[in-house]
Amino acid sequence: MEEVKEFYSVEEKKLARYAKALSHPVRVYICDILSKQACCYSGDLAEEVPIARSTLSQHLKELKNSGLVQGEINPPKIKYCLNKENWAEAQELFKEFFK
Amino acid sequence: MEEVKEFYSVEEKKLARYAKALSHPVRVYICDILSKQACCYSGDLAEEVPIARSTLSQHLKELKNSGLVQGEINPPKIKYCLNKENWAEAQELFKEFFK
DNA sequence: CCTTCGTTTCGTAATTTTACGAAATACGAA
DNA sequence: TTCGTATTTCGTAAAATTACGAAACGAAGG
Repeated sequence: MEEVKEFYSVEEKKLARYAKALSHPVRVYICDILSKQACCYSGDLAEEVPIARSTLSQHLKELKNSGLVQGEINPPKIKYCLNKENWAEAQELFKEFFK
Repeated sequence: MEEVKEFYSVEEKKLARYAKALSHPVRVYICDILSKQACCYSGDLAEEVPIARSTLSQHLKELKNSGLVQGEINPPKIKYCLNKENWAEAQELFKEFFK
């Protein structure tokens, strides 16, 4: 009868997803930058961060998948910015969680 | 000369560690319970949560390693509680991070 | 001492994450 | 069109995570 019944709440799953996106220092670092200054390019990050560009690209992809970050194509560069809506959602989820 | 220089800040690494601890729904769920009611036993959780006891034990271990949760031995049971100090630290880190 | 209870550790397997360099892609400029 | 720049995708490998059941453990009770 497939009566598995969704065990975790939507909020718990969302929080876990956002937490997962922030579970690596380089991704926290990227978000730190994006939350302080408006946006930045993958290449700008690559010059700063001590990892290969392809690896950086993977981390950016994960941040995009989580919803926290979005990329705007601005050829030949790609500008990354916070997704403000989801950022606010994550902020609220963590705030509620910790109180 | 090993001049690798620690790239990420202490805060970034700490936040990533706490985020990692919260990157699985069952661990978020456990913290939710512990933050609402004082403490609880592994067995109490095991009855609720749809995973094997050994797996639950692993998740509790991870939460302990992250510092968010502590276990008090109270034979033959083990009482798990939030570690209030680290919980407050995590709360502050996320608060700063999101603002 | 032997058993039971609550819990963790061990052994193992499947999956995911993290990382890199090479190759591919997309666009603008020469 | 060919070249150079910016970036991602592919192929791959190593390590970590997640999960389970079986076995081990420590304390209390018979």
